[in-house]
Amino acid sequence: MTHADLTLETTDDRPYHHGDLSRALVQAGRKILERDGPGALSLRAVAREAGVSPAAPYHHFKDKCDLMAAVASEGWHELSVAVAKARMAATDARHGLSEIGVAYVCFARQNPALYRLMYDSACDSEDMPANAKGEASGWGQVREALISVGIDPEDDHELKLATIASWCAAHGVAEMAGFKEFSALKEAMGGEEAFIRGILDHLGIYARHARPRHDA
Amino acid sequence: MTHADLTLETTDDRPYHHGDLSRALVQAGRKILERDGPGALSLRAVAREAGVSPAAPYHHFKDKCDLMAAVASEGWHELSVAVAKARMAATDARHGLSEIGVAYVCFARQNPALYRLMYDSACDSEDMPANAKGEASGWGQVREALISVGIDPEDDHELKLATIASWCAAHGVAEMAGFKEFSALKEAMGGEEAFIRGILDHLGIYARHARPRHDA
DNA sequence: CACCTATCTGAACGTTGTCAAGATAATCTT
DNA sequence: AAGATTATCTTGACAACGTTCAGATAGGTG
Repeated sequence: MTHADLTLETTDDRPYHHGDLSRALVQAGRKILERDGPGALSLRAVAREAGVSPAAPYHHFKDKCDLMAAVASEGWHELSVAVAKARMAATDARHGLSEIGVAYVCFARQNPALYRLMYDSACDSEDMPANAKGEASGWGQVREALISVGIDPEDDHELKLATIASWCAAHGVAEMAGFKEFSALKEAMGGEEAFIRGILDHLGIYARHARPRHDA
Repeated sequence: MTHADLTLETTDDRPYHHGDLSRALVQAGRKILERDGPGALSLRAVAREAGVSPAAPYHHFKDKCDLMAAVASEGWHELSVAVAKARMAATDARHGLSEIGVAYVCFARQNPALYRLMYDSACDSEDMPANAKGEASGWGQVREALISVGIDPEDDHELKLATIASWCAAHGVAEMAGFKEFSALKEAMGGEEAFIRGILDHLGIYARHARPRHDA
C-alpha cells in the first residue's frame, strides 16, 4: 500500500496526496447526484465533497465531461449487473426477456439523475457504453435473451433490429415513467413496477417473438 | 401598432423599448439552439442575440428555466402540427398510427436539441405539454388513432395504457436513433426514416392491435 | 401637463469551468 | 542514501454564467 487511507470526508490530517482521488471523485459525484440532484453536480462541488481543491480533478480527468463519463460508466456497469441478476432469477425464457426490461426500467427509476447522466454520456461517445466489454454487457444480454426466446441467431439483421427495438422501448419507458401525469394510473395499477410491466407488455417485443404455443 | 419594428439583429437605431421582446427572445433561443447547439444556450446569449442587456429577459420570464419552457412550448406546438399533418396524409387507419410515430421521431431527429429541451421542460411541469389544450394535442391524436385502429373506446384503462406505451416507444426511438452506433445499419436499410420505421414496426404497438386479417 | 407603470440598462455579486505557476510528495536513478 | 524526475495537489486568476438592484427611459392615463 503506497498511501495512507482514502477517506471521502475532509479529515483534518488529510495528506497532501490523496491516494486514490479518481475513485473518490467518482464516488463523490454519485453522492451529490443522489443527495442534491443533477443541478448541483458541478466540478467544484465534486472536488469540495472529496476534500480537494477545484483544480485537483484535472490531474485525473481531462474535462468535467470526462469525470461525468466516469460516473456514467460506473452506472452502466451497475445496470448491467442488475439486468444480469434479473435474467438469472427468471424461470423461463420469455419471462427472462420481460424481466430484463423491468430491471432496466426499475434501475433507471431508482437512479433517475444517474440514468440521465448515463444517457447523456452515451450520446457523446462513439459507441454505447452498454456494450463496453465482455459478454456480460447489457447489449449482449438482450441479444441472448432474444435468441433464447425464439429469434433466429443466423438472421443478423432481424436480431440487431429486435435488440435495438427492445432497448428503445426500455429507454422510452425509463424516461417517461417518472411523469407526474401517470401517478394516479400507477397507483390504480398497484405500484410503479406493475405500471412498468403493463407498459412494457404493451410494447410487443415479447408478444411478437415469444408466443409460439398458446396463441390462436 | 405601438412600436417601431421587431428585428432580431442588433440595429444601431434600436428603440429603448423593444416592442415584442418575449417573442424575440424565444426566437433567439431557437436560433442559438439550431446554430450553436444546446451547450451555447445561455440566458445571456439569448439576450445578446436579441440585442438587449442580460437583465432584460427578467421582465418577461421569471427564470432561465421559464424562458426555456417557452421555447419548449413552441416546439411542442410544432410537433403536434407535424403529427397532425402526417395523420391526415395517411391512407388507412393502421397506416395513420404508424405515420404518427414516424413523424414524431423524425421531428425529434431533425431538431435534436429542441426535442431534448422539450423533454426536459416536460419533466419539470406537472402535466405533459403534449396535451396542453385543444383536441389537436399530440396526446389526443394518438388516442384517436388508437381508437380508429381497433381499441375499444369504452375500455379506458386499456386505451390509456396503449397511448402511454405508444408515446414511450416514440420517445425511446427518438432519443436513441441518433446514436452513431447505428449509422451503418441505417445506411444498410436505406436511410434514417427506413430505420425508424423498422424499429417502430418491431415495437408491436401496431402489430398488436392492427393485424386483424393476415395473421396465422 | 404630470404621474404612473412597464420596460430596459449598468453595475454588481456569487458561482462555475478552466488554466498557469508554484508547492509537495512519491518514485526512479545512480 | 542522495539527487533528479515525475506525479499530484494548491493557490490565484480569468471569462462566462444566472441573478439582483438601483436608476434611466418610454408609453399610457389622469
